[in-house]
Amino acid sequence: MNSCLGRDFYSRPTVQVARDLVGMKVVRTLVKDELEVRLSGIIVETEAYGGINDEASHARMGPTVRNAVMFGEVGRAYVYFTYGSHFCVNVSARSSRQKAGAVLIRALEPHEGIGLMKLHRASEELYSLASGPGKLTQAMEIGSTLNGTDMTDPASGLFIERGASRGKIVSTPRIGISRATEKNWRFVDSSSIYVSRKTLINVR
DNA sequence: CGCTCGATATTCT
DNA sequence: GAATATCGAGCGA
Repeated sequence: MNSCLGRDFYSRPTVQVARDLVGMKVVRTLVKDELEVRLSGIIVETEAYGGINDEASHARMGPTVRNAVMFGEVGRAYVYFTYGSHFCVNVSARSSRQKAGAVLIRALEPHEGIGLMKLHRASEELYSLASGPGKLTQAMEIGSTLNGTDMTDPASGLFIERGASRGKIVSTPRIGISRATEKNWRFVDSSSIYVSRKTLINVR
């Protein structure tokens, strides 16, 4: 049985996909010393980003070389470099009525390959492995070479599987943005200790 | 603990 | 020139 999320899952309104991704499992497969290694974590925090109507989105100015994935086929990885030293990973998702959209993966509860994640992050502390968008890309070895990767294909090395369980999901304003702060498009599993920030403004 | 601030490269104005 | 979907060191309580 293949539990990898397919194109249909991502062909829905971005905000709905963002909410539904909480509790799913991100899987990264790497080959180390000719052996396949599986790194994975349960998604505990996401954010939705839209198109021209979302003032906080990279896609607000229309298609560019950088944000092209947000306008392309859904289910692909949008990886970008920010603040001079960090990568962030999104998966493109939108309904047929939207022109662009993607879901930022903001935090994971480490699951498989924790030893290797500790090496990548140079830390032994479980909480610091993937409790933030820049941290989780470093832990899972996600960089610009994965931009545009098809995340509905397990052979690509980066995909998302159905999870088993999740706690209560709350929505809040998005983190680290200065525009469109009125939109509650951040979704977190309020029962998880692995979210990027513990001070939550509970909404809904 | 919690808060402030500097680093650092790409993109936007 | 300014801003940025961030992180971690350094500080004080």
